[in-house]
Amino acid sequence: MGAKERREREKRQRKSQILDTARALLLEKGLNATSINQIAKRSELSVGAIYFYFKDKEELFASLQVEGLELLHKTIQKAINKDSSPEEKIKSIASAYLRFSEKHKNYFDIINYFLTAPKTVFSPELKNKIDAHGNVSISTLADAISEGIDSGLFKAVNPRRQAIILWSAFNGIIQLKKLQKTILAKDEYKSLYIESLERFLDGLRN
Amino acid sequence: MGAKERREREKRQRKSQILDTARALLLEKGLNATSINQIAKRSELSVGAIYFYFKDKEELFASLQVEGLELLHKTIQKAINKDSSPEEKIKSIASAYLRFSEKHKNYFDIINYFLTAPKTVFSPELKNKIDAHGNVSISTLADAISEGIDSGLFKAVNPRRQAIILWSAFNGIIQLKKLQKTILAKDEYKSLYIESLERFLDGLRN
Amino acid sequence: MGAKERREREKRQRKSQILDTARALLLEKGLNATSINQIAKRSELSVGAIYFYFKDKEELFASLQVEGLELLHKTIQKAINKDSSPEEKIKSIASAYLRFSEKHKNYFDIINYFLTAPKTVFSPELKNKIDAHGNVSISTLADAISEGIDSGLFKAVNPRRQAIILWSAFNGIIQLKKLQKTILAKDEYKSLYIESLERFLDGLRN
Amino acid sequence: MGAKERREREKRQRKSQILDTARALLLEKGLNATSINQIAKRSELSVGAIYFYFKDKEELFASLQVEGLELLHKTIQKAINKDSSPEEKIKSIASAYLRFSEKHKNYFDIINYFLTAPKTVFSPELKNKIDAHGNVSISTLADAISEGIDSGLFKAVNPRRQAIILWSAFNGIIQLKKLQKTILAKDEYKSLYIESLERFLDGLRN
DNA sequence: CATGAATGAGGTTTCATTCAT
DNA sequence: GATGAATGAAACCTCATTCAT
Repeated sequence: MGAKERREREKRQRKSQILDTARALLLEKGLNATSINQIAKRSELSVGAIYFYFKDKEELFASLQVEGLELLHKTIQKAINKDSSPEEKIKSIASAYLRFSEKHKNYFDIINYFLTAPKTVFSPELKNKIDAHGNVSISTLADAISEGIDSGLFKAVNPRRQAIILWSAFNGIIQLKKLQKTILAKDEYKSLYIESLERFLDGLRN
Repeated sequence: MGAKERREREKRQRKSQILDTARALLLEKGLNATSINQIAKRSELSVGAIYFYFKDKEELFASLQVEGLELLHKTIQKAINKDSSPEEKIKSIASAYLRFSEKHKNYFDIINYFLTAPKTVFSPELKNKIDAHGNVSISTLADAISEGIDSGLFKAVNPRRQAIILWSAFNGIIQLKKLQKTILAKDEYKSLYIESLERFLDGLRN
Repeated sequence: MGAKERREREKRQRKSQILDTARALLLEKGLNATSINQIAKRSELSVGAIYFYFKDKEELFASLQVEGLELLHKTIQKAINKDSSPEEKIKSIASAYLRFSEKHKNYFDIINYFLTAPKTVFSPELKNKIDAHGNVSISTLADAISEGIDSGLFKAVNPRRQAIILWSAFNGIIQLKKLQKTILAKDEYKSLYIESLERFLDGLRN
Repeated sequence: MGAKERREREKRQRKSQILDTARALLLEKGLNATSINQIAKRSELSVGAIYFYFKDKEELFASLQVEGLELLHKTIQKAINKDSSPEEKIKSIASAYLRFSEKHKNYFDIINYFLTAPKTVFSPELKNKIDAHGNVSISTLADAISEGIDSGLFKAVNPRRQAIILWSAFNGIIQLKKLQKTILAKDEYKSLYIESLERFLDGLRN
């Protein structure tokens, strides 16, 4: 007894081990430059083992996405103080998101990497699942906005739509990070991020 | 006589022909899935011919970028009515940008594809050149905002920063297009785009 | 049981098989004209298989070098009769070297091919290793000369330097083989080789 | 009048120009890595022009050989003082050859590059011509040895054979240059060259 | 004479995936 | 469960050579 559980645990560990290596390589070299052989070598597993745990390359990388989205959701959930004002909640979410993009750069980049790919790299089925996952975080933001409207603080706009707009604006700004040293000064994107939120809230208030 | 000129013209045409094919394939399949062999086959040229016109894959794709950025700049320039109000100018630019993203989807996607790639695909030198090109369109937007501030219409904010913020917001929204049919309804992103601009202007006004 | 060992053995065999083919092709066509594709085709393996056994072309050809130098060393070692006189030892080594150049023409040519290439084809690291290997055979010759000096037979010269000089002279002559049928008569280089040794010993004796 | 001559001169210049570039590239990169396109680009001529002056790549590189052998012959001829002793003549030739290998490293390397190639890169016809050219320098050395024999200074050996033996020894030593920094100290090959000649003359004297 | 655009085979290397052990 | 040898297509790029202008 317990042997079965040990095996289960080992199996989960192996999978983690593969995902860890894949994540690292993906960020180092990009999707196409990351090969199964490389993952095998670096994770000190055999190629066959990887194909045992993941049907194919696609499934492996999709797992990374889901992982990332889950972590994002948790991070945001943790950042919200239930008793604070709607504006404070929105600011908390915003700052949690920015921090996530820095602290978990790997995951953030992976999420965006797949989100902004011109072609659906994944099967539709998989993509739905992933998008649904992303939806969760949007809802959290929408709830805060909704609260602000109900309390008369914000204009009577559609909360979900505002959430999406704000979220998109955030993403737009964070992507500016890549323009550092060319168009933008170092870390200018962060102050732009904050100012962007200000402008949005200015526009939202009654 | 004129033989030389005809040759010149033919050369330009060939180059266009290659770029056309590359552009199409790039959008169909993405950067890494687009091979020189494919471009050669579809453009009915030999592989060698392509390498005669472009030093390597990178240079070919960079040409597409620059092409796109130039077209974008022209499109925006044309959209502005010099005599209209600052708000109208901003709206014109915004709607020109949205239209550009639809009408010249190929170019728009390519611009964004490279802009948001996690790894610098191009040489730093090349990247600088490209970013500088992009800078031009930002300036046009900044000018309109500046005008609004001068005329007392807008708050006394930094025009260039606002331009970047707005531009980023636009990009953020346009990327939502990919979420159509999963999270978003069809063309919902367009109305979000418009609302996003409204919210921004709301926040900017005195 | 023994399955592992059999696998090991098969792996070694495959590697030999590739080296055999490469060796043959290299001698037939020269380094640059020998392609991995050709080696794959003739050894009835896939291209990928060759890259499984050898990191790249360089490593493959370096293996041939090392192989050859090892065989050369062994051949010379075997040729020496410990009880014979220094002159006899030198003659034995000389004749062993000439025989090696004929019997193991493939290896000999490969050794010389890389030794006399105008550009360092190999990485410095690799080249060091190879040169060190070559050093061993020189030492054997130097020992014999040293013995002759100690016994008062030879002038008090530097043994290692004489060894190198003699060895170089041998190589110089053996290369003449290529001039057969143009400048030289058939096998004239062999008698030149012997005479060359005579002249050298004449000059070395007290 | 004179137009014809001017054209002739221009033609020769063009040919030189091509050969200069080819020679430089050959030594930089080796035979196979030197392409006609590269030569064209660097010599600021068209590919077609090169094919006008040389039938193909082979003929181009053969010209370099012949060039080099002619220069070698002239250099040696100049080095000999008709009134000096046979030994002095031999030493003059030897030192001229060593100097040639340094001063005209390009030519020397090219001569050796083709001489020691495992396969006949050239057509037999071409190879004959080249070898004959090389023969001339050997004869000069043989004459000096012959003189020494006639004057009772040297043993009654075959002069031509001794010339070849000595020449080969020289080549053997000069090739050691490549082993500098691995097996040999810097410029050790030069002192070996001199000692090699000493040893040979020791063996030749009565 | 000279140009340079075009060819297309062939170079090295990497890859996802399979399957016998 | 796990291994890793093997496949072969496909990636990018270069080459000697030709030929219409």
